Amino acid sequence: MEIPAKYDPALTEDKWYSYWLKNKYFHSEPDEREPYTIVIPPPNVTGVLHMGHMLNNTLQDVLIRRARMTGKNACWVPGTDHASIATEAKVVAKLKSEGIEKTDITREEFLAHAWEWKEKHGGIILEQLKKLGASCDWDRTSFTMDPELSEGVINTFVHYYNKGLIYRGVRMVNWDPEGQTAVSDEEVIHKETPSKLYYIRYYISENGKPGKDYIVVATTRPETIMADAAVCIHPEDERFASIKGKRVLIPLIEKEIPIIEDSYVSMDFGTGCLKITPAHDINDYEIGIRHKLPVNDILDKWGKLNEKAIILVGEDRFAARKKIVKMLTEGGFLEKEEAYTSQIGYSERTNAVIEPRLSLQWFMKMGDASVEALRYVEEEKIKLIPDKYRNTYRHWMENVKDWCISRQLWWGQRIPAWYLPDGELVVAANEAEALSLAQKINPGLKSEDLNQDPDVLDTWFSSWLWPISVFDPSKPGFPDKAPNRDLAYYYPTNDLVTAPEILFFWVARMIMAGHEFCGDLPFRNVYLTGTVRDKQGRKMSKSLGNSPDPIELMKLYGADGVRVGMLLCSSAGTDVLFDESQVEQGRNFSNKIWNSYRLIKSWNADESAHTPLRSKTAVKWFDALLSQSVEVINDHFEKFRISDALMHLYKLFWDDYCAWYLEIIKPAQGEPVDKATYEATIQFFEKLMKLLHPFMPFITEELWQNIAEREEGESIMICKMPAAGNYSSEFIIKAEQAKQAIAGIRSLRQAKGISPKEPLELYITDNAIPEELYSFILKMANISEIHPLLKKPSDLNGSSFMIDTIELFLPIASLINKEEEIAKIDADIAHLTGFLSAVNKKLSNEKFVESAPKNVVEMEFKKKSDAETKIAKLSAAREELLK
RNA sequence: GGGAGCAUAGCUCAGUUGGUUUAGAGCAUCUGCCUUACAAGCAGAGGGUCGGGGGUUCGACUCCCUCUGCUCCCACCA
Repeated sequence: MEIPAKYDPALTEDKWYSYWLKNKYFHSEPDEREPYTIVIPPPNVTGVLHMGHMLNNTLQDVLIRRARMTGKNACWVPGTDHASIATEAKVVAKLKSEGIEKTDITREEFLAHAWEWKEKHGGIILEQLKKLGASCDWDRTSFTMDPELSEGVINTFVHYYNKGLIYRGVRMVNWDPEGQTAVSDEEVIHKETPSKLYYIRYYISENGKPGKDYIVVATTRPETIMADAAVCIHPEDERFASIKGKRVLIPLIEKEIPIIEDSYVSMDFGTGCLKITPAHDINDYEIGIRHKLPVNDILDKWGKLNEKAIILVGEDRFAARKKIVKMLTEGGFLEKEEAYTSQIGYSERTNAVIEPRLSLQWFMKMGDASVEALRYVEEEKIKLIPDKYRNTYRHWMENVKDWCISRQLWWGQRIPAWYLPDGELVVAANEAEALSLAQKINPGLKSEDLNQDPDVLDTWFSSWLWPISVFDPSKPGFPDKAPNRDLAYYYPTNDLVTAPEILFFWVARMIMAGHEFCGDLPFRNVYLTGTVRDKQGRKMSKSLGNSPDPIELMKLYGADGVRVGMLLCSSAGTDVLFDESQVEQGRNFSNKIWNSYRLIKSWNADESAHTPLRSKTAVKWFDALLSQSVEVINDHFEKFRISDALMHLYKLFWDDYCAWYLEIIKPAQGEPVDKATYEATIQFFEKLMKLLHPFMPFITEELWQNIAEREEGESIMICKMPAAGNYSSEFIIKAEQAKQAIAGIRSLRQAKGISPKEPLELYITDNAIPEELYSFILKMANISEIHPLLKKPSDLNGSSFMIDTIELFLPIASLINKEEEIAKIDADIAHLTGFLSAVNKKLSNEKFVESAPKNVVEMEFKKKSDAETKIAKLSAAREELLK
């Protein structure tokens, strides 16, 4: 049957993926084998696959497939994250497009919409992962808001609350007055905005009345002066020495506030005098805490001035700004105003100017947990790859702040705190327990007297339990509970593949939760991938439109091609500059593999044909090379050098197997291949497919299935990975010399315009290459006869070149230009002489000979003698030419 | 502003406790080939002194200091 000349991934990918699913190869159950476990970093449930996911999940699939083929019980747990902020934003936008405002519907109605959205769009990304070939155990698919997982989250909250580690506190949040919600730092877009800096006089108070002296304060927000709690100067600022300890009056409202000193103020900005408004600026808030200043909040949640402002009550903050400037001018308080550009935060969703606003939030104390989490990494019980991230990790863990775990959203796990009518609160896993706790405080309370906190928990507060809860959702919150069978078997997991950006948000916190609830680390290795960027180094993003659609890419180049393209240029921790040409390279490699298969398939094995020496030697050589490669690849994997492992295989297959091995054993046109060689060739091919399978699952399965008879239910993905046998590395080096000789002859042919079809004779003036390897040279360089000689006969003319200290000589005198030849030799001699003098300089240095290790010194002596031999031979050849 | 990291061929990267023939790979480039598996191919070739400067050492791409440029994380100046 005719095999098409090009590999068509469309004909194989879906076919084999369903075959794998049907045979349940991805599914894992605990057994007596050693487990190898990866939990997927759960993508947003409503997300779509982007290039970062491609890289990340390809790496995980390579690791898991390889583990499966090395006899481990491999389990890759997939799932999705409810991603409160992102998902809620999408649902709000969708409702808005239907004319429904979130503020007009109840929490229950909103959640019904959200779940509907999740059912509709959730899991698209998981379907896309299947296209990539991801061998996840889909029976174990989890969602961070599955009922059992949510229960674990609530129990975790209760656990830490009862331990005294969760508390309520005041914090400044990014308030969006239009969206009527707090937004996270990530959702605030800072834009350079032209504004004005107003210089306002604050008169020194003399018994509560304005004196004649004043100081000038610069501010961009004059409408907040009524909330000022102090005016602040730098303690070492000489200019203000005379007014230290005095008090000033806020203009217009004549409220007396102190002058305080804090080194936060920079003396060279503005007037060196800063107004402190704890309620409306995060830095001022912190200064306020240091100096125990009162907090005076004059803005309501709409961004309008409230009655505490005394003046301009009910005005919007921007309208108030204009009006107060006018009032200050009229009152003679405004010294000057100047144009000023500042970074203003805008809400990503409503584009409203963000208002820093104080609010009550829930926090978790991080102190002790971070010490433990740091220790796992410092003691290398958990390895970060690359390890440069240890520094970053340490720095963060040593400076960790308490974790704000509440979010003013509805989509997520609702905080299990209930408020009593008198303001007291109880925390319990459910309302019934909350009521009974409440009744201990006040026996008369009924359930309708309790009000549950409206906020939900930060998404990370559920995903930090992920490696535990995917196996045993009932474990979080209960350190003393015995683990179930799955958790006992699969936990700790082995490797985690994720992005460095979430090292703290997620990785560190999983370590904390693992330590708290399982008394053990959640994973042993954390492989941190780089960011996928475009050719110009820009982050791939939707708004830039520079991210290709992975699904389209796979259609064009095949899943295997895309996987190879991504992996070839992605060592751990370094960013991937994505370019479609890389994927093209991957596709070309698939095609190369495909065509080698076509060649082998076109041969007939003949039992009666004898085995030529070159084939016998080629089998011996490639067998050795394969064993050596297995060792190299194993080493690469141990060190998580995934792209190096792939590159090694790429070259092994393309160069060594195709360009050398197959060409050497290739019979003359129409001739059969002897049986022994044919079988060895098939075996090599199968081993290569197995080695390549973790990287290129589809094409390797297709060809492995076709190269020999297979039973239904057999698959390459459950085969044993080839192991290294004994081999002679000496022989590999000798074969390398033979290959170099061939390349040298080919190069000479091209330089002299001798067709590859014209046979030549060859003289070798050294017996360093074993005779069996002559057979390679005969075939691959089209040599009719090789004359091994101890010394080049003086009556021969032609061209020579050297491989190590072996001199090779082609008697092609008629084609030789003596002057060119001499010039070439002179250049070589000059190079070698320079090299030799460097070596001699080292060797004549007594300190070197004394202090360098013996083998290094010996190596230098070998360099010296080799260089001298080469120079001697070249000089002799030069003499010959001069005759 | 605080912290971390990077700088090696045109591009993307290796270079594993400083020493294996005066730096390696892939891609790209150039030259010659439609050689009956593959032009998504075959054969061959050229190309860097390792960002600049200083230091330690018998010896530095590799260690230290410094300058320059870039990236990331955190905090963001009224």
